[in-house]
Amino acid sequence: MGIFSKSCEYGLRAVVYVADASAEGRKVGVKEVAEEIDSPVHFLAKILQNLSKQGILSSSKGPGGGFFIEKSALNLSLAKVVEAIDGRSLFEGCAMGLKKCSAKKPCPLHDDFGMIRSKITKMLESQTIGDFRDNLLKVDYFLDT
Amino acid sequence: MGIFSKSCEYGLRAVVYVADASAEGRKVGVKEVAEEIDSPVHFLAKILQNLSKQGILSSSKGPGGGFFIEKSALNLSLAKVVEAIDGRSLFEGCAMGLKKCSAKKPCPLHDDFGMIRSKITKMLESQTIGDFRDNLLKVDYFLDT
DNA sequence: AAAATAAAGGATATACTTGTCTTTTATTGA
DNA sequence: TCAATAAAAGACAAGTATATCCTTTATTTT
Ligand code: FES
Ligand code: FES
Repeated sequence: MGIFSKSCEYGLRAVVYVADASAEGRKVGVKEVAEEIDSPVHFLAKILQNLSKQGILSSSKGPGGGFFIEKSALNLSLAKVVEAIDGRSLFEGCAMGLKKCSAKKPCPLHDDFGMIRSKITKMLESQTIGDFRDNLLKVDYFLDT
Repeated sequence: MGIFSKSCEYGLRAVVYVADASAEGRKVGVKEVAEEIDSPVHFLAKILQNLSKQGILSSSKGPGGGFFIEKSALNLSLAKVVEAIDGRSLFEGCAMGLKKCSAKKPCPLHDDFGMIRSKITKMLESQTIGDFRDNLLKVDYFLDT
């Protein structure tokens, strides 16, 4: 597995896609999102429901309904998205699996890994969902394949 | 989960421990290693067997036997250990789960993540098992708790 | 009110990871 | 040769992540 779980990979891709649709004033259904980001429909549904429950995405039922993102939520960082799905282990856990990462009882990778972890954290915390979506406009990024 | 699988966390901890024992000319049994690095015995056995098969650790059966590491293997990088257990996905995979990470069809995290991935790679490739073990002598590192 | 739409929720299935247990094989030493 | 030791190998169990399906609830449109 990569650095994120599969759920989280789908979640991040979906958030960008929904944000992009919302910028055009469009609500999107699970099916459409799943097709566009190439993910299993029902599995993605759970993920989107979770993100809604956690206030990152919004949704409305019924005809014309679907998922969208509030203006205010565009200011949420990608870290919030990751945390909502994968929890905080990526930001806090020990690289070598010690129960707790600490400078008092460091594992042999602690120093090296500390820098890497802070870069990961920075990448995710310094970038908002809005920024993320804006980038789509500048360069051609891909969410499927 | 953290950046490595549980198997890999155990594997890295075990490799340091075995290397340390080997430096003292001692072969160690699975049971001892498992206790010292706080891991499930039988599960660790599989991991050590795998590392042996891949030529990273060595082993001998029978009384006085156990796991040890050849001088030459001390020059192997930590990346080799990780690769032997978790494969190359950490070094090659796309952060957002696209089938292939490439600059031609980049995901929105491609640029940021590229730097992080190369730092991870560097951390693991620039450090040999021998270096890793030597560090143990300088500072007090922990492999359990 | 009825029909259609779409998310929410729950139950279940599949796959993979992690963990345990037992048997077999090789080696050593008595 | 026999007993003891320790890794190797294989079968199995539990746990978690991933994936699918079906029913319920809320909303809109007719
Ligand atoms: S103790 Fe292992 S990364 Fe901090
Ligand atoms: S394409 Fe996603 S990290 Fe390179």
